[in-house]
Amino acid sequence: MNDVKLSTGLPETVTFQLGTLGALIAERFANEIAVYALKPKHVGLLTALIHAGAASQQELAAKLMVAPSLVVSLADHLEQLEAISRVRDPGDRRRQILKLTDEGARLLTRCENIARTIDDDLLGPLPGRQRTALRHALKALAAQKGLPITSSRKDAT
Amino acid sequence: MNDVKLSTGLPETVTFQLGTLGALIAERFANEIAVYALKPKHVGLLTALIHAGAASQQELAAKLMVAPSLVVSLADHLEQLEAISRVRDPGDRRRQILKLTDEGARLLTRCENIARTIDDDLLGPLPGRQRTALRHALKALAAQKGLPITSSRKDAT
DNA sequence: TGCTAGCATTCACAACGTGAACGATGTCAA
DNA sequence: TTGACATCGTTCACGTTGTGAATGCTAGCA
Repeated sequence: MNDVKLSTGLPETVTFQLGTLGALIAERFANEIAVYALKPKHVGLLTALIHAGAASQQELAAKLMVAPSLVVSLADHLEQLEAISRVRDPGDRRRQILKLTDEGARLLTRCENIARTIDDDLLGPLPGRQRTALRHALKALAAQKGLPITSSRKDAT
Repeated sequence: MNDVKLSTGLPETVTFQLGTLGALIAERFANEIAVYALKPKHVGLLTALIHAGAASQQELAAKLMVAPSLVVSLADHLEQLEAISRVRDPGDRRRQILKLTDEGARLLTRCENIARTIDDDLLGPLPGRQRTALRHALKALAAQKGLPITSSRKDAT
């Protein structure tokens, strides 16, 4: 009853490793972009915008897989930072059209640099072959999953 | 000013992919273990216990990287499920010693099966070479990072 | 015996996100 | 045109998750 033999292999699963590593990295990323008064979800929104060019809040909510009400507060904040502009759609005055500003593009580039630095820190110690293999596999998985524009959060459970 | 050229490569970074995929997987895992009235952190605690054999709540808090007060509620819940036993350390009556019960081991095994299923779903579509490469690379990263016993959370930003 | 430290616990609180309700606008049929 | 209904953005109340400070025991040491 006391000494359990079955050493659960849970930490050996990709599910576990991916979840844990993802959380660790996401936390670090979140900490570093905090300098720009941004949180991961903001970066997600900016990224969605740079790809779409411009979009309504509803469309963004769908892309980010969050409630429309959350997009409101994200957009509020980004507008305050002058990272996006928010104008009524002349064709449908219910819709707010969000657009990346130059400042937004600048911010996004800075976040990208942070991400690349983290990439290097993370992959650096890995042997070259493993590094490229990981890149390819992750890319494939991301593509396969549709890769919602979302940056992942910080907790790790 | 309007058409931005620089297509940010953020989604191309490992940081982004790992964070996003990790969040997606963690969410799925969380949903599936909910059947057993467990959350990822509970699994983290059980996993820590099966490796340590037995531990005080403080030790577990350190391993899980969470506040001791959180361990209290996790342990409360697991105790209610009879997944762990909680007894005062006779040698130091301030400490509560947590131990995995048979039921706890059973639960953990079920969670492990869930994780393996998710692994298969995830890696299945990948070509064989990439699959093993990913496994190796993740294992290396996990080892390098110390792999805290923690299952990752659900948000994805 | 008294002081100080450590452990578990409780409690108030902050952060994050959701879903329901609401007002403004658009659409379509009568 | 008018009226019914849907859609968009916004606000608000709420649930969840986790933290940090305060508290009560218990240990250990002078």
